[in-house]
Amino acid sequence: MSVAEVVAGPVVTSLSIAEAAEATGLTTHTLRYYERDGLLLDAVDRASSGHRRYSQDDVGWIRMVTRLRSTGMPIREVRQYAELVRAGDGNEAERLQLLVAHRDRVRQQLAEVATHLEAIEYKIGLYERSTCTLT
Amino acid sequence: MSVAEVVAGPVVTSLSIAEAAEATGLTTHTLRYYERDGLLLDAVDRASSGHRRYSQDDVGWIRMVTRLRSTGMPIREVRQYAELVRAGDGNEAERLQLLVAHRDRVRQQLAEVATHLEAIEYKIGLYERSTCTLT
DNA sequence: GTGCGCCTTCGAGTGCACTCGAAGTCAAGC
DNA sequence: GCTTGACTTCGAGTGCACTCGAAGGCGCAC
Repeated sequence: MSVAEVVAGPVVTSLSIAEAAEATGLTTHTLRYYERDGLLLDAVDRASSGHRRYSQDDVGWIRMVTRLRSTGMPIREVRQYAELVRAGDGNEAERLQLLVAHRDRVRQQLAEVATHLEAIEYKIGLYERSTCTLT
Repeated sequence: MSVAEVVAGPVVTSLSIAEAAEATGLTTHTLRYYERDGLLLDAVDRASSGHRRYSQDDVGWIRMVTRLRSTGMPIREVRQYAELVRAGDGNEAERLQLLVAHRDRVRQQLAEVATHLEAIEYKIGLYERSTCTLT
């Protein structure tokens, strides 16, 4: 933070890589990795020192990326989506298509996991009963 | 299948590795890999030719393994569980503990994915509305 | 008896997503 | 002026779970 920021508060809140990591739950290593792999919308701004400064928009986008990632979207596909957004207006239908396809996959996978979970819970039920009768 | 099996039907239904793969949805490569990695309860029986013959119990266990795997249990932990079952009676409490821990992880992860999915669906809603107004 | 196809073992290769280490730079505090 | 610590780049390493390929064996159909 600059002296001006300390005195008057930040004009626009921007974050160091460590703060961005804190804010997004990623590591600094992963943040740099995402950037060089083209998952972010633009190269992150730099301070005069060359250090990255993450804007609120950057953080918002990274949160979207983590949502896509933690629902199982491959890096490659997140990059495609980022490329569409980067290309600007006019490809909303494509973006929509990509997200809808992902949504459908996630829903299906969620249902499958739920089914498997039920079977596991049934098994747990068996063990609980047998453990009861044993003790 | 032997001549006797063709004539009189199989005495005990046992499957070749290809049939077991078909029955479990795994590849023959993966079935061998699971066996050498200690995920199965015992070494699978062999025909006189040396070919593997999977019993119904084998297939049942492999189905359990795939349930655990596809809910995200690491190979290492499936192996631990298999070791407990292999050790025989007396460790049911441990098995139960392992399954319950897994169940809780799965439940939590399911809830997280559901939350992320909602956020993605919200985003889809935005795109759908903007695409409507555009066309 | 010969070709076919399925089986065997072994070890190496692949793809994904990080994850880490080394070597160097820069601003601030003592 | 010197240390400290957070940052930089680059490339290599890791862990996981398969996945594949090569080389060879067995038994059945023709």
